[in-house]
Amino acid sequence: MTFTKSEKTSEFIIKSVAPLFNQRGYVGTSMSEITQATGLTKGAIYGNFKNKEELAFEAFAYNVNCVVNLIRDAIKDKPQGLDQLKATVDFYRNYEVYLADLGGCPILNFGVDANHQNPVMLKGVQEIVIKLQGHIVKMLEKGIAEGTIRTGINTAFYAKKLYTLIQGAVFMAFTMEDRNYLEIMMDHVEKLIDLELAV
Amino acid sequence: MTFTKSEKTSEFIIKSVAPLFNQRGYVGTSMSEITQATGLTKGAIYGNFKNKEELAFEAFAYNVNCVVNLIRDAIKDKPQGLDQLKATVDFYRNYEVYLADLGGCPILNFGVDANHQNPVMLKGVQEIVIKLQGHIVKMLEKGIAEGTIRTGINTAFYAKKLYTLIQGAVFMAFTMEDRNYLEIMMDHVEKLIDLELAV
DNA sequence: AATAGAATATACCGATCGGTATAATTATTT
DNA sequence: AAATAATTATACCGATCGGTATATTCTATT
Repeated sequence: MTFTKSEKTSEFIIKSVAPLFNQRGYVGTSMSEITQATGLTKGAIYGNFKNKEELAFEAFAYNVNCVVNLIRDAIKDKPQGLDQLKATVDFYRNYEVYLADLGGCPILNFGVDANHQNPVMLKGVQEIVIKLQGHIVKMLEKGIAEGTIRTGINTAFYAKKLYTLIQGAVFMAFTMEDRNYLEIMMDHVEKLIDLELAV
Repeated sequence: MTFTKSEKTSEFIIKSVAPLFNQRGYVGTSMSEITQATGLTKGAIYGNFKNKEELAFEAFAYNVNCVVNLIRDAIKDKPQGLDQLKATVDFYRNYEVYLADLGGCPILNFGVDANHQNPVMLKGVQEIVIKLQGHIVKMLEKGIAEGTIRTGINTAFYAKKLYTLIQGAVFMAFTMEDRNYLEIMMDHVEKLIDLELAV
């Protein structure tokens, strides 16, 4: 086998605790909850991870990876940049359904949780956001190259804008427990794409 | 005097711990931190508040009240509904400056902190959001009555939309530590007002 | 100034926190 | 199968958690 026992156990632990950290935050997630969620003991946990903080970091990375994979899956059949962008936006219409078992959006949850608390974790969240905005930039550039998106637009500017529109909807939908916010804002974003970005 | 000693002490405690709960969250704020921040002992704290949860509730209310007062102050010289709306939007351009000592946006922080953790607190946040969106509705209706805002628009719909646009910018600005998100989005909102709402 | 009542400080409670040393167990190698 | 290494379980550590009972101090009324 290509995976050692330890590697498999580590992955199992991460997968088990990822929703915990996402929902309850760093201080809100205790080691006893972690042992309970995994069915393992402290010995097993600390045998595979240095401490609680490393566990939280890995949990965040796992959660983000889930989101990225979902988006990748949503755009996999779209060869064109513009269609990829639209598919991404459309994906967020059901964001709360996709992330129900994870317990919400990790960027939102870890971002707010880390702010004023854990600068290193906050930097980690910021890096992920930069990366996700980079994905939007790439889609825009792809669309420009394909002639479906206007030339001369500020791609970094629109990536920031689009991502902020989306995350605002995500926050509101989860906080208000009302998916209508996602619908409203994704309609808004699609209109923006058609009016300002599409050729 | 119109205020009892107890009332003044309670207010002092709330004012002192409001930034703590806002920044560190509920579980992240300990009673020892509270005694330290106030310079009082547990006896004084528990003599004025039932428990930590009541303290957190009052802290949230206090923080929200600060935000509401700031907005009220920002629009106090604007008699017209449309101008009030624009002044509100403009206020958010410097939101991070205004809320620096509070430690960020209470709706954002308490909303995320309470989600999946404290349903009662979450309901409290939701009620505040409803109320704030109600303020936007009133401004819109005022503008309509004054003939500066289009008739026939769905005020509740636009209140949701505008509030989501704003909160998205707030989340991004605080998480990314980049006030440019506020500028970008408030520009966006102003354009939306001019194009879709103003007569 | 004496006294009653309100407000605060002190000292403590059991429970739980994150973390660790070591023993027991399970896998792997010889 | 025996020996060795890797992994997990158990038992425990000091520190801190939210909360409380009681003693002390302060404030106001008489």
